[in-house]
Amino acid sequence: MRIDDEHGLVRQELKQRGLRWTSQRSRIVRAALATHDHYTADELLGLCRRDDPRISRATVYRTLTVLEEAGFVEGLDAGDGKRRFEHVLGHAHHDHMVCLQCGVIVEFRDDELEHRQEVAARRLGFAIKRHSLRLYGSCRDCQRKGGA
Amino acid sequence: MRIDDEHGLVRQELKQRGLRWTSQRSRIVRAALATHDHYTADELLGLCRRDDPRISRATVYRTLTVLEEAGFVEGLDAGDGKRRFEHVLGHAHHDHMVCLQCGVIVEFRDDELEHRQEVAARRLGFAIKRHSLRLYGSCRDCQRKGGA
DNA sequence: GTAGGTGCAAACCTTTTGCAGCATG
DNA sequence: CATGCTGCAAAAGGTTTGCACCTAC
Repeated sequence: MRIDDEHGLVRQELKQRGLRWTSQRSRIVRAALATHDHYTADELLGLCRRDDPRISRATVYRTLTVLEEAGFVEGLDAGDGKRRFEHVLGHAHHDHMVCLQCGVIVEFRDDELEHRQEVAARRLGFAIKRHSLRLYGSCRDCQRKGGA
Repeated sequence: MRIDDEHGLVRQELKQRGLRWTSQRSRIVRAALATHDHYTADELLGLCRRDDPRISRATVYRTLTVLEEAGFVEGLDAGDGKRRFEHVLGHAHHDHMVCLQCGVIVEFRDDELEHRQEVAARRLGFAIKRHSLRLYGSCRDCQRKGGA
C-alpha cells in the first residue's frame, strides 16, 4: 500500500466518523505515514513545519489523539518521559527492543511469543485487547564497542 | 524474608555503594517494602508522611532513583502519564495484565514466555537486561459485567 | 570536618485546555 | 451557516534542580 492510498484510507475513516478533514490533518497524517520512526509529538511537529511553519503544537497533539482512537497510530513508551508514536497502517504487529546505550529501537516479531501471551491471559480469564512488550538491553554494536 | 530483613539488605547495599543511610531513606524504603501495590511517587510520599509529615517530595523522587539504580525497585508505566514503581525484593520477576475498564493490575509469570524472549533477543544480537510486558484488556469480572 | 542528603520553591517539559476566530461539509 | 478545528497562550501536572542548611560517617 502506497502512502497516498494509506492517506486516503485515513481520510475516509475520519470522515466516516463525522470528523473533518482539514489541511492540517492531511499534512500531519502524511508526515506520520512517511516516517517509520518512533516519533514524539514534537518531532512530528517539526516534520510538519517543514511544509507549513504555522501548524501548532496543540493541533499535532489533538490529531495524534484522534488517530490513536481511530487505530491508525499506536503510542509506545520509551521510558524517557515522552510518549512516542508509530503508525500501524501496512505495518504488521511487532514488539520492540530498546538499546539502553545508543537508544536504537529495533522491531521484531515472534509468533510463539504472541501465542504464549494469549495462553497466559486465558488462564487468568483476561481478554486481551492489545499488549506492549519491550526488551531493554544492549544492541550488537554497543556490546562490541563498550562492554556490558 | 521479612520486611526488617529486606530493609537491612537495602541499607547494607546502599552503604556499600558509598551512599548514606538517612532517616528519610529508611522510612521511604520501609514504606516501599510494606506495600505490594504499584505506587506512584506521590502515593509513596503520602505513605511516608503518615509517619513523618516533613518528608519532601524531592527526597522521595531522589530516593526512588537511587533504589531503581540499585535494583531494589522497578518502574512500570501504567499509561496514565505517571510513573509507577514496585519493589523487587522477595518478589519474583513477573509481568502485568492491566484491565482497561476497572484498572486492576494482575501479575503473572510464564517461563516459556521468558524463554522465548531470550531466544528472540539472541537472534537479533541483543543482550537483554530487563523487559516489560503488559497485556491490556478486560479482566474476568469486567467481561461478566459489561460486555467487551 | 566533609561529602552527601534534605527541604523548599522555583524551574522544566510534555501535554492539555479556554477562547476567539476560521473553514469544512 | 453550524459545528468542529485551529492557533495562541496560559494552565496543568509530573518530575527535576539550585541553593542553603544539615547530618551521617
